[in-house]
Amino acid sequence: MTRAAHTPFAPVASIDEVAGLLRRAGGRFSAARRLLLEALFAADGPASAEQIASGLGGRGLEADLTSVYRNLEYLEELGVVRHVHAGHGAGLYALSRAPEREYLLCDACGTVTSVHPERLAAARELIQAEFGFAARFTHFPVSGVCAACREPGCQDRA
Amino acid sequence: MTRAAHTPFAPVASIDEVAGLLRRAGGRFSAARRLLLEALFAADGPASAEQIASGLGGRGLEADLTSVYRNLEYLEELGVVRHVHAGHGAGLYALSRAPEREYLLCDACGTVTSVHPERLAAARELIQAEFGFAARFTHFPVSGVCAACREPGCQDRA
DNA sequence: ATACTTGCAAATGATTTGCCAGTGT
DNA sequence: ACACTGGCAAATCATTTGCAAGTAT
Repeated sequence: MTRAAHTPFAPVASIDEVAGLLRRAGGRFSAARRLLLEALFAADGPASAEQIASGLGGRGLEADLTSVYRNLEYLEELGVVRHVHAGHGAGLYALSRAPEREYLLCDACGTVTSVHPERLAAARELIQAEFGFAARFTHFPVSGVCAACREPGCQDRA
Repeated sequence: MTRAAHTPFAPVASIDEVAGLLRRAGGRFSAARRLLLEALFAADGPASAEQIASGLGGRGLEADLTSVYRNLEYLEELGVVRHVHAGHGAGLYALSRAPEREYLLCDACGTVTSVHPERLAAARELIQAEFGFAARFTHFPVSGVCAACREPGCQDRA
């Protein structure tokens, strides 16, 4: 998960598409990678390497954590995968989708909400105007407290 | 650095003030703590535990890293210290100041800019209106690319 | 056949914990 | 005196690296 920004961006719609990309890049479409991709396609959103490794709730044979990390890194280099940092916890990985999603992370309940970038455009522009700073909430989310947790008597997590 | 939010907030102006707080809380004003506080007061902004431990550039006798972490945690519980997460790297610690500062972190050069919360108020309100989400950039900064790094041929860090 | 991959053990980096000796009040 | 601290070794957590054995093309 070392690098962050300047990675190509290649949203894909199917596993076969990734298989093609992989081979064109001189890589192999191994069983471990098919499993990883099935897990990512099955997940409806960002998941940790650990969750992915343990078959993502499905009864699939789990893969080795090390390989999962290595493959996520490789797929990220190809632009097929992206990761977000969920506060303190482990990083979360998801398939690239166009447009690239941005995230809100609730400090109180730990929930990560993925949002369409247009909905943050105005805020991003305000920050750009005020600081000349191009904010992106794709890799590190907007941190704060979500609507549910602002309500009285909500002491969830963190 | 475990906990994040619901910590008291007690900005202080001098080491003696902290000494008072410490004793009133049933703690001791030890030599190690005086050193730590001198380092924090000397630093003009957020610094890592490691930097603080090694006397912060000064030729002061460095303290044990473990103790530095323990004392930073304790001072944070008292509200005297706060920490921010600087992307991938180590956490950064600073004395509490009123109003509580918010931060911008440049993905490209790693620079952490501390800003007066008013300058982010409009953006925060926009996010509140759009998502009912109360954004705070005190503990996790706004992430993106700073003005300097947007200029051509700027390949700094990360 | 060969380069790319895997799984397992061991290394990292940041931070925390256990423990016992040391010290502020 | 006694409870609170300090230092040092060892543990954690998420992630990475080294390597020898396995496999896709």
